[in-house]
Amino acid sequence: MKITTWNVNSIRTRLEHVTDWLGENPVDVLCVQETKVQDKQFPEAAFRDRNLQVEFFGQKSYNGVALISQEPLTAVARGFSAVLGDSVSEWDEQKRVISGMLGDVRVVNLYVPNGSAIASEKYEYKLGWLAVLKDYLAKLLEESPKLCVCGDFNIALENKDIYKPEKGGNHIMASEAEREALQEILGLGLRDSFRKFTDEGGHYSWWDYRAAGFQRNRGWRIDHLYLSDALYDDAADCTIDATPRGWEKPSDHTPVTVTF
DNA sequence: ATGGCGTTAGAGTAACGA
Repeated sequence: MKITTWNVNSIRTRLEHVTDWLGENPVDVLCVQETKVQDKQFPEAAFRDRNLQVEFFGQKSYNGVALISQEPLTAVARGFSAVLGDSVSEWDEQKRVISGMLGDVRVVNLYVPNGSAIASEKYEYKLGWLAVLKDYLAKLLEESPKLCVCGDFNIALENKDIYKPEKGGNHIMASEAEREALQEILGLGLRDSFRKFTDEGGHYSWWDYRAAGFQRNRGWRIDHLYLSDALYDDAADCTIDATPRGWEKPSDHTPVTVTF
């Protein structure tokens, strides 16, 4: 099975990139983030016409996630409250979570809040959101031991995942509190599939549009595919495909794929 | 140090991203 995560920064603007890439890379499930479109305006036909299945959970202008798959997914769950109940429904006002099952594998697609600046209101929201995410994944793990949790995490766990690590320590996406929150989640029994295959730094999934970030390879590795133990043992490959980042009018993120 | 670029909404700028 191949599962890909890709923050596309608007599904409508990036529609050709996504369909072209999928044509060349027919992965089982493509998890996209920042679709930036309401459900009624989602470009569903472009996928249906290519015999692809699509499940989406979006809002106007901001956020939004979708699952694009070769085969229909089952038990699709939109938002935290589909799993944890109405007590967490306020955390679903921003559309950042969708999940579905392919066979006995549950795929979770996340768009973790950016956090803006350390100590800002948005930063506190990010930390609060990650606490809810932990409860959500704990519940899903009880139900489905084969879990693939992927998405744009907006967190680099290690300094070697950042082009300029000396800036990493107290930077948004690299602060202690963010890293601790993510480590707590991984403590449930999830492991970074990318790190099964290399310890090297210098591998990135996002490059800033500004200051020629991609041309100068000034990037961050913030898009992750975490696997529960049952799947991690079977992981055969995890690769970052930087090609689409070099296309005309690209997303600032590029696809990352795990094979197990 | 700061800002740099791109998208959406909607009509000039503002919010947001990371």
